[in-house]
Amino acid sequence: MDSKFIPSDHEKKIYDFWEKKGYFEAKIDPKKKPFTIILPPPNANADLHLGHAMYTYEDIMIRFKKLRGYSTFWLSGADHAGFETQFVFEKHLKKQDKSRFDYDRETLYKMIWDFVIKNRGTMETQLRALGFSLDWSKTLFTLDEKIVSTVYKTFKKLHDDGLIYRSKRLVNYCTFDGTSFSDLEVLDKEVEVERGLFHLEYSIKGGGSITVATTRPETMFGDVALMVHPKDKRYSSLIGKIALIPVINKEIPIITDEYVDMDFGTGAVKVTPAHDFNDFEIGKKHNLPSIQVIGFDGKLYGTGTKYDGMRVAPARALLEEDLKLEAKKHTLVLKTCYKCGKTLEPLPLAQWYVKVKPLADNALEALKKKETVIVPKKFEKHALNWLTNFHDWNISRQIVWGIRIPAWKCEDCSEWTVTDGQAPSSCIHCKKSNLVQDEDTFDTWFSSGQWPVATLKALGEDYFNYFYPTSVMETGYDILPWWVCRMMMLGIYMTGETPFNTIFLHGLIRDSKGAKMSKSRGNVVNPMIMIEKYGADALRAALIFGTGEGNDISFSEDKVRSMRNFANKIWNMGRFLMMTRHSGAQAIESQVDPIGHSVPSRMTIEDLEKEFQTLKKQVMKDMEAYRFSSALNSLYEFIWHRYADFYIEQLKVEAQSGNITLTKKLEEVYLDSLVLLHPFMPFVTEALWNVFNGEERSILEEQL
RNA sequence: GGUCGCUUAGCUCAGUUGGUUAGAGCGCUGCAUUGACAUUGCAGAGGUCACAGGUUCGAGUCCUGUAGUGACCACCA
Repeated sequence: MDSKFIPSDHEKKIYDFWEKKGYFEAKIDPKKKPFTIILPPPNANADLHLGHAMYTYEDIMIRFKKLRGYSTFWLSGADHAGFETQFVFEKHLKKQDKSRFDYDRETLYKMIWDFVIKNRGTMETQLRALGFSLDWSKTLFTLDEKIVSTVYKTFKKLHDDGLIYRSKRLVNYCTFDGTSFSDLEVLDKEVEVERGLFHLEYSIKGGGSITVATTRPETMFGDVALMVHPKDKRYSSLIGKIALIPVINKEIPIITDEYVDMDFGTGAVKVTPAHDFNDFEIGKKHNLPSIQVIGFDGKLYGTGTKYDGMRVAPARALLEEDLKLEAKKHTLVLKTCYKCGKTLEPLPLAQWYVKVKPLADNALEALKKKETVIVPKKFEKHALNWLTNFHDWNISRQIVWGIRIPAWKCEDCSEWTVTDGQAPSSCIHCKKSNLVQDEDTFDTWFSSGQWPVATLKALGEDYFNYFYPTSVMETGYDILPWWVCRMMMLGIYMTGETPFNTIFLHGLIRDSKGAKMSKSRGNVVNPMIMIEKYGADALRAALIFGTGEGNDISFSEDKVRSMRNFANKIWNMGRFLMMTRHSGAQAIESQVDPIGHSVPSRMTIEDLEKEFQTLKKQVMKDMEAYRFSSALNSLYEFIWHRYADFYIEQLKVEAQSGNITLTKKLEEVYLDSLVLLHPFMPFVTEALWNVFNGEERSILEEQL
């Protein structure tokens, strides 16, 4: 044995051995209880980041349950990550001076497909490097035929049940990336704009004028009314009169609504239903038309002025100059694209929506009935809050990288025909066959929201029946609304049963000072570098040790180093025991009498055994209650500070002098501790298991 | 404006249902080195558990309030 544990000498070899032996392959075994976790599928073409290493929690649970005799299944997969991936690919195209508009839909799709396949392997290699006991024999991809087929069927079923509708309303649209987003994908950026709030003067037909405050004078071409508070005395004489839009002199009415805040700006507001969410609602309420003057390319059109063809920002600047607008400093919250960071434009667009309420109500009921339990408990309130406040869900995306929506529009009667994937031969409304498929694809979360059901179904009904509902859904709390809640809603809708019995949420990783990790801060840590330097066990243990479940984690290399030291300590304890075997044997040969030492040592070794039993009880209790940090802490404390520092020091001389019974018992407790520790630090424990029990044996065959 | 958190040793954090002298890792101080391990061992310093009230035989833990701090949601003409 080396005097140091060198992870790289063991990790790859051990993992290959595990895989070769098929330890991670799920088996349907009616004699055993199933324990299932579905890995949140990482983006197929991206490298792993430290956040992914948090799935260590899942590996801990799977390995623990395997040792407890369950038939475990940790299902691996990869996500096509629709918009994310297309965005990366478009950047890649841009480097070659190309854009997505240079290719037709099919070519572009094929190109992205090849791009993803080419990059896919790295992510899987990295998950292996972390030691994850995933079943690679059943890996699925979100665009696999069987998955897609399930997604189609769900869409069709939702549509037939009246839970899907098509509606033209305002969406958050990125005119640079050319797609809309759901509410959840929009970033709010608070900015203070030096010249943010403009005073815009509208003349009144028949004399006089009224000044409104607006941040967006360029949308005035789409104005359909001006609006004041009904109780605002300043304007009472103007109510019902006609105002004229500057430049184009178009006539619009002055109306009243209590929505107006008399104290803000001038107390008078312009109403532009096509380009503002609130105005859209006001427009509906007052039966006003909606006039779109900004296109999906972010340029003005249809105003009949020189501003046509200009992008929004320059048009605003030019208007400010032309009309000599008075402007004030103003703080506003801009809705920006979470990818490119540019300002989103509210634009009217027809999209498919999911009627969320009935689905959310079922999920709420499952939570209330404890069919699904959330750990830590504090997140239950979050989930309840989300599920009661979800808006209807826009699932249309204007990108090609994804599952194309199986809906065809009739060129003759303009009605839609929805199928479960097959192109219909004729319109179900007018029976004519002039049909065109919707260009849009599904929001990635619409398909990944069906992941637990779709994957197990894809493996076959027998797998589904045995492993569904899954045992634990483990993921970061940040995607509770995006993903977890939606899996519950869709999973229950598809099967009548909640997709998982427990939701376990982990915190986000921050740097050693508690700041968010981001590329721009330059504090991002690559998990693979940590593994190279300290070993996978050290990284895994560092993420669990001394952290409250569900709390954010301050990551520091110091902690990884100290866990590396722990792995090394355990290794050297094993080395000591092996050496003791030999020195003990030699002592007997040289006829040193071991019996003289046996009485006091037997007392101490029994204390150790007793202490271990207490520890084991505690650890088992913690593991079942999802207190992994506490379990690891107890193990660390026992192994290092009790077993090594205290008992070995006490019994050292005697063991070496040839007390075989003592040596054996020391080994037993040691090996039992390794089994308990194995879920946390699989490599070093397995390496030691091989030292004591032979290369062909695995700690994974033990029972707890 | 709403919701959920957080405030414990120099730093980063644990502390399960309230129960003896409040813990860990790192850091710090002193000592120890051919003996399993210096990626080590032994000894030690360091905390009025944010503050103020309350409940209790007993509060870091429960309740109320105050201050600071963070995340998310909504609104913002």
